[in-house]
Amino acid sequence: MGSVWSSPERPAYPHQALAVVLQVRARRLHAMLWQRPNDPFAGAWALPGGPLLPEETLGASVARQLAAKVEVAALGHLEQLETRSDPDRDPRGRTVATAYLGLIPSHVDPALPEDTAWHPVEALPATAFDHGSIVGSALRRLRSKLSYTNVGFALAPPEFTVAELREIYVAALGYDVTATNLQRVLLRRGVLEATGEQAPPGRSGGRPAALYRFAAPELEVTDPFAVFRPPATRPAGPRGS
Amino acid sequence: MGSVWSSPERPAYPHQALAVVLQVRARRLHAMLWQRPNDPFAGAWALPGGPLLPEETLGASVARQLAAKVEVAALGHLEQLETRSDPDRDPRGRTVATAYLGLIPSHVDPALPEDTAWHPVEALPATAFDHGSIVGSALRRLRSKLSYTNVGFALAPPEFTVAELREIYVAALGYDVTATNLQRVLLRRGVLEATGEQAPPGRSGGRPAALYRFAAPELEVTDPFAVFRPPATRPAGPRGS
DNA sequence: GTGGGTTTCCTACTATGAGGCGAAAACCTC
DNA sequence: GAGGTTTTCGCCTCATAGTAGGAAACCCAC
Repeated sequence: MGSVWSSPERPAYPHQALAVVLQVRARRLHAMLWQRPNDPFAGAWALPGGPLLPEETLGASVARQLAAKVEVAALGHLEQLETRSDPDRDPRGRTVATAYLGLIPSHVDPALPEDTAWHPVEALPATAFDHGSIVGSALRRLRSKLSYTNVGFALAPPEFTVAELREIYVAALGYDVTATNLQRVLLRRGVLEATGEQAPPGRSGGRPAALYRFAAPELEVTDPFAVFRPPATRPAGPRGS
Repeated sequence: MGSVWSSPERPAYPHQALAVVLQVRARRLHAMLWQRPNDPFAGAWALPGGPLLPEETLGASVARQLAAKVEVAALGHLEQLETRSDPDRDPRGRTVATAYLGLIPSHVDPALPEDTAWHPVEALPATAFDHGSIVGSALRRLRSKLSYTNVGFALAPPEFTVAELREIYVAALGYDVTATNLQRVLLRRGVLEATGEQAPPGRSGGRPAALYRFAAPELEVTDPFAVFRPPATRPAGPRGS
């Protein structure tokens, strides 16, 4: 591989796959980072990731790198985010990095290596390379998608009460939402469905909450934008006739 | 560069920057493709692009490659789309490609090289590599963004009538929209503003149309999703108190 | 040149759906 | 029964969409 292909006219670059893994923990959105022991950026916190190997796709590469940190089965969702190519992004030499967004449901607490820890996204420690701004991109992506897709399933446990789901959305979005509206909107869209069961009354002595689940365990675009839609697709026909 | 960095543990790959350049021409959305003279995929049509050079970012690389095809000044918008990394995407050897989405306003007709031509997106010829599906990704991206941003400015001339803008939106979206709604929605959002001038009466003997322009010549997210928004951001407070 | 017809555009009215908010009802624990 | 929590319901407002009427300019016939 690469005799003709990696000629001087075809310069090649080390490529790494990075992952911004997010999870709601204790009512706050956290990102998974590991602390670099060596220069450059010794002591700073970096995104998990590593080199793209010759036979794997970027998606497979991220999954493989993440497997070294957490059980991949814990991942509820993984999607490509963006590719960074600034020649100076790594002081040791040029690299290209493709970042992914990974989400972990709130009910799992995967074991992490010694050097790896969760950090609240609104109070990140000093970050290495351009990883801080990559986390920012991931946040914007997640927050947008929470509104027009069902990504929530990747942050929530398989079954939950509306109050629990609200906590997850509040933490992920960074601002307050009412449980009433959240429930009604997600139900009307068909994103959420009642299981028929009730939550164990336990915690705080109130009316037992009903349990819900996400209708589809895969990413779906709910109804991206109700704008400029043809009447056939959008049943919002004003006139009956 | 790259002695330690491109060790066997740090495999390197040729990286190319591709561009899906779209323009509305004769009421239809077209993509700019060039016909490959040699194998692989001789005769098939491919996206413009080329190798990432050692000192440039991917964004600069796309702009440079496109400069060989069209005047870069013609580009109304350019944004990163996605990165393809399938090891088999190029039969000659592994490459990684980052695709960009470029938009050209409908009023310019840049000169193209001999091997390059515009093709309607709904009837693409045989495409090389994975370029066909990349065009599909670009289409989805454009169509989404037309609804919740002001990208339209990158497809429209600096001044236009509502009827002209409607033609552009219909072509780009692929379905019919009414001029009345388009005008009302874009005006309310503040995306569009009247110039105060009138279009030359010319074409077909009717009342001369008013001219409009996009308020901001840069990409802005209009109001992505009116969902789960805090009342402060979204002035849609029902209760007056 | 004037008047009618035509074409196009603009504006107003109306209908429907969707989200935000508040309060009452239902229910459990203590 | 008191207190707390969850659920459900109704009202309000806003945004989008359809339709119709009127206004403005062009073309053609007389």
